[in-house]
Amino acid sequence: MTPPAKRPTGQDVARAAGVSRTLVSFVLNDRPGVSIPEETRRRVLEAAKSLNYRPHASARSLAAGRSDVVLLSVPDLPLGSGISRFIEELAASLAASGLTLVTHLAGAHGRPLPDVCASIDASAVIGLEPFDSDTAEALRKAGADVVIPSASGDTVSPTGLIGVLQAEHLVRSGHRRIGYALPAHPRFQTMAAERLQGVVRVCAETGLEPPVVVTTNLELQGAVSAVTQWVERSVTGVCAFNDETAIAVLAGLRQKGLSAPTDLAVVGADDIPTARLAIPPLTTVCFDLHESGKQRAEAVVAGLAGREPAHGFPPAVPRLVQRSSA
Amino acid sequence: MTPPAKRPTGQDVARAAGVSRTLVSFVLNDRPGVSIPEETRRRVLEAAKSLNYRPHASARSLAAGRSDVVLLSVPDLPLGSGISRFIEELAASLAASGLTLVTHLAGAHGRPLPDVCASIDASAVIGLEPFDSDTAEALRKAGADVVIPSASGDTVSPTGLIGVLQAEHLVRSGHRRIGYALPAHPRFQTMAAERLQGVVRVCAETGLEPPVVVTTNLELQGAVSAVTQWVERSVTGVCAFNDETAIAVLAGLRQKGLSAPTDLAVVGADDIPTARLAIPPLTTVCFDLHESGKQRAEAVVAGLAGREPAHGFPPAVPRLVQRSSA
DNA sequence: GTGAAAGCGCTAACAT
DNA sequence: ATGTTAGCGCTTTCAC
Repeated sequence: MTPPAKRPTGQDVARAAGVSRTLVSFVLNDRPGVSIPEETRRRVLEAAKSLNYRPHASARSLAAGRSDVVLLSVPDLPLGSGISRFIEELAASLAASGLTLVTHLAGAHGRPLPDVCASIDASAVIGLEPFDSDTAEALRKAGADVVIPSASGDTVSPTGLIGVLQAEHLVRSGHRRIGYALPAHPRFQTMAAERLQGVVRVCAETGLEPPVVVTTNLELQGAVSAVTQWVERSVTGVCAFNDETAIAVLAGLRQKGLSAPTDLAVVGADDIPTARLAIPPLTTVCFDLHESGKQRAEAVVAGLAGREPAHGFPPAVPRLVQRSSA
Repeated sequence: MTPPAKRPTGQDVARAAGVSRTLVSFVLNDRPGVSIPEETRRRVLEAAKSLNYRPHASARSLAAGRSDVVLLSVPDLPLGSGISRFIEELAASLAASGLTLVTHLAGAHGRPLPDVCASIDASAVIGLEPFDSDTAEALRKAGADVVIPSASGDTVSPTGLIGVLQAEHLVRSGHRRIGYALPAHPRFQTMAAERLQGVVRVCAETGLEPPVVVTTNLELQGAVSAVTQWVERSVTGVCAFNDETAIAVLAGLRQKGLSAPTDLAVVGADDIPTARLAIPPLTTVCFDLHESGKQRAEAVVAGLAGREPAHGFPPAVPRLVQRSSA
């Protein structure tokens, strides 16, 4: 049984390098405004790596009054492939500024975001879309110095914009009777309601009747029955909550011997990898997130530095990926 | 400009409750072995919540010598839907023990896992599959008290088992010439190599020639050309890296006027939601992760408590979901 | 049962 | 330019 093998401390490094504890701190943090003899500097660096020294994060943040942890809150799946790239870019940009990104899947059973934020002592929290002011407030109280994006006063949320684009495309293509495919899984209800809202809005503004909403699961039978309902009610174009749901609708159509976009046009959302492989290739709407990773990171860094950049980056805006299903 | 509004400290609570700082700590931590007058206890709790007190995580871990943060490392997407449930369960179980779960997407550009571990001062790190001993070692040095799963001496990794099951199914169905569909995206190379390894192994053990490996992207053209190659080399069954790749192969088949499983049987992996909606419905192999969330959580709690449970839970084992594509 | 006091490892004023 | 000193907020012996 070897003794717990304590981790080396800054003190150990100082001792090994024959300098004071402070010097170690200065050297390791590249403290601006102090010039340290190259020789000394080298010795410290060497000692540090030979001891495999790692500053103790908790001690560091306690003393500095701020951690270098950034928390990203992502909604409970499914993560479109775009999100992946977004996270990668975000993590990289943040890392370049010495910040560490970790993510929290906002599952139903998980602890509330502010709790997590406090538990890991995050100094910034990033969300995919604006936090409402209550949440933002709670996060601040939980210790987050910067919360992004903070609530915007827009009538339609970025999420709702998805529905708007879907519906607009259908309307533009001449459809006058719109359907909406709601997913059966309870996990998606909140987000689905928001996307649907965008569709409802477009219908209203265009003078169309509200969309014919039908709930469908990811099984062939469910999809078939959904399609049947739309057809009976003379719907000619449907917006699906997401690509998976859209693919189910496509499968239902096919099963009934019908086909898109002739018998029923369908537009999905998220542009998952298999969307283009659907039969026919799925028209979809999605966010171009990978561009905004860097922007968000910069906003965080700026915010942490005191410069208020809360509105430094343009809001995420979805775009249409037109293929042959609609 | 309101003053920074410092967060209330334990001292503040003590003052408000008219007790000593120590008491606050005892009450809030339910310190075992000390009985505190109900009255005092109540006052402390009340003061705490009225001040909206949250213990400072960093200070806490510094003093306690251990944080309550658990880091989950997940490979860089795509997260099958099973992973989602797994994470949820894991987070919930951990939370029940006062532990907080955050996840790290092991993207190419992100910082190495040990760095992240050290930066957030995690006291445990969980992976979906065993860490090799070097990584485990690095994680320990980075401050992780428990690392799960730690390397097992198995010849075939759980990931490799995916390939094994795919190949075994094909062989069992009478196929003698196996193909393998490798994804084009560089991000998947490592994992793909491991899965492929399982297939290679089965072929060897069964006395078959090694699988005909073809790389394909998620575009129709790429898939068509891949299918062409397999057919030319008289492959009758192919294992795809994952369901997305498999769906591409299915699309390629269809485009060439062929169909599964008659002309070519294909089996995917991960059981993504749309697998069953593929044409024909995709046979696939996947892990039943949702069962092991609790197990893993328990192992962590036990490990943190000193009881060595490193081998407390059964290794993850994949299972076959048979549908009509193979 | 309660409170005083000593650090945990680090950063940042301050003094030299 | 370098070293000394005082905490950051909390846990935890140890006296009372």
